[in-house]
Amino acid sequence: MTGGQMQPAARATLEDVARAAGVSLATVDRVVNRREGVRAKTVARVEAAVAKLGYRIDAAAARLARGQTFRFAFVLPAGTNSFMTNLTEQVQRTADWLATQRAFIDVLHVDVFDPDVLAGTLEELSPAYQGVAVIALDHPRVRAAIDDLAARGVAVVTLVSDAPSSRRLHYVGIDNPAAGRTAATLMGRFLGGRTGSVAVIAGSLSLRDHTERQFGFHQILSSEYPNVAALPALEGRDDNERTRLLTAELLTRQPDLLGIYSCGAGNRGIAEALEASGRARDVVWIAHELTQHTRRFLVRGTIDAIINQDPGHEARSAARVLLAHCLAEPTSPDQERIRIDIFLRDNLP
Amino acid sequence: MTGGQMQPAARATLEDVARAAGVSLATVDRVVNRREGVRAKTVARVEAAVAKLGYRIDAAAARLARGQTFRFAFVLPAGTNSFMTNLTEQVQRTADWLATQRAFIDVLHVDVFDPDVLAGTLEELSPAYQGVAVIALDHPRVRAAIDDLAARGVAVVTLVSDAPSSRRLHYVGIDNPAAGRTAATLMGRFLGGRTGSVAVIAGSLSLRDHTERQFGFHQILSSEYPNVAALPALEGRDDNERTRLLTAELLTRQPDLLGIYSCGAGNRGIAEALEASGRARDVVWIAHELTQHTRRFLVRGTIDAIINQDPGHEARSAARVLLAHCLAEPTSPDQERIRIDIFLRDNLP
DNA sequence: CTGTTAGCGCTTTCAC
DNA sequence: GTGAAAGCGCTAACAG
Repeated sequence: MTGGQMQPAARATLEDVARAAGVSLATVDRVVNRREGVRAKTVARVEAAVAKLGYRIDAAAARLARGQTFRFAFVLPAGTNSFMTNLTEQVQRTADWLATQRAFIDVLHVDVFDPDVLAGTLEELSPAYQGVAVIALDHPRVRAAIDDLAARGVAVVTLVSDAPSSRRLHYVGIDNPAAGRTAATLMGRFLGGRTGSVAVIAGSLSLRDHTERQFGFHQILSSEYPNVAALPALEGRDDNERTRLLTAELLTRQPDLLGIYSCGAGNRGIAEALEASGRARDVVWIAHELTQHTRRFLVRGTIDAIINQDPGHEARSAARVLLAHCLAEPTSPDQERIRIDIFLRDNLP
Repeated sequence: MTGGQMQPAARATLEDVARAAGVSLATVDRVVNRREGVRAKTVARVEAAVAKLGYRIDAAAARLARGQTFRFAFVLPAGTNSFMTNLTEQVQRTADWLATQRAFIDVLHVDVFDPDVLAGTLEELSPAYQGVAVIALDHPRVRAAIDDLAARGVAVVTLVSDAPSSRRLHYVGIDNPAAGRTAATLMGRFLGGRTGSVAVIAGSLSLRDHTERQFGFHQILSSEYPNVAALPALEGRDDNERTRLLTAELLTRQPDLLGIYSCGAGNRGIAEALEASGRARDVVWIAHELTQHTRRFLVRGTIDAIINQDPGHEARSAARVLLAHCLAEPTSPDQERIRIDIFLRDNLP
């Protein structure tokens, strides 16, 4: 066996470093936390001692001594599709954990699809918040509201839906064009050379994430799978009934329909229409977001694949990024990257 | 907007609870941490105060006061396929973070494929370790060694490869039969009804994860895709050269070969043989683990899909589970579940 | 059974 | 520029 060397079990403390460098606690603290007012020579001496003793800050002690608490606002949609319900629940759980870390989350439910309402909410946010996570809308007023918050020193992360040109600190969510491309590749390959048309059903084409998905989908489908023609996108407004009607009509209108890419919500409507038509097994259907409903459709074989973003991961990531920012601690990009999950019935969690 | 109510920004401390319940700090501590020796009546009084004030323990203060440090051993393979190299690197990074949490990781590199060497290492592990993460082998001696550690009160988690009937605390890794089934569904669907044979190339059939994957693969393929015949599994010993030879021979022997499921390592060998044969674009190839090499093959179109387990997630999860166990803190199963990732070239991280 | 008290390692005034 | 000292909220040892 090629052994790993054992490291000392006891860790060096600030005091050890102070002793080794022949300075006081306070001075070491200044150096370690990069505060000013220390002679360059002293800095060097302390840094040498830090390196020699392998000093690493004790996160628990630092947080305790600082004694600061943080308040974050999570601005989530008032509407209730299953994905958003799951997300809200995960935010709630994250809040339980955060409370343990001296940070507190308030959840504000607003109509995030109305830019004015959303912007208004952000504008009127209590100055007590050091951080905000928001399902954004890429709209001038919303961007301005985010920029105002940022200017006030509030850390803003966008969640699930981004406002790319705003001064948000970070976006917690998937790469939507890539998700669309992923759906297209699955669709193209599952279709295996058959010739016909494929429909795209979005919630609303004024939602950035839906259009981005549709864009990515079309891009790959048209360039790589010339055998299938992508139909112009339909808008179901994320509403089950409306989406059902749209799908039913689509199925009668397009006898050559091979597949459906549903890049928004309203999947229960699609399932109903597909099952009523008797073509559920023939039409390849790819949907977004693993929920209790889409899971059922996937297991049953009505949905062929689900593209997912993990709401639990997103909620935790938003909280971690906000907290790390407030504590001036680093984050690990690797850990915070939200994956584009692909679920088949075989790899369901 | 349906407002979320603001919670008090300042949190209740143990002392607040003590005052409210009319008892001392120590008593509250006993109740909160479920230690014995408190009258039921007092317990009730304290718990009422806790509920009333919404008291939540301050994790930082608790850890600091306990002042205990932990040492964990990570037993990883000495061999160097890309996946294991990545894993080692991620364990290293996790160690940096853990050091901040008063916990220290030593990495021991051993030949984990030799049950006696592995068991020997576990048996002789310094008693200084409170926790061990090990890429296990499902072998009697290894199981016994794990059980001994567990009996000594050492927390053992198996990593990537499990020893299910041992007394390990937890398994950090994917469901391998499910991974095999996932590969089969992708294979079957990508093949789209074509008729021919499909090969399975494993590292070694005495590795539990490889056989489990192969089992899951065969299961779905034979039941759902009668058009393709699965060939008996080949063993490439996770060695590139040997796997290249095996694959080259396979390609000449089986002119009707439609697909390859590579459920172990040695993928560079497969790529070479496939590309040399000129059939790289025709043969559907599904491999495991996203590495610098498999990524290249996927982008290039030689590999059609990669089934992955995230080594970063695995390293962090192992560390979190071990630490939480030592601190008697709860873990979130949701967060610790290792996903079976599917990567196409479109959703690569 | 319950209370008192001395820290844990760091940050933060406030002096020098 | 640098140092001394008072906590942060909790745990654990010891008294009662």
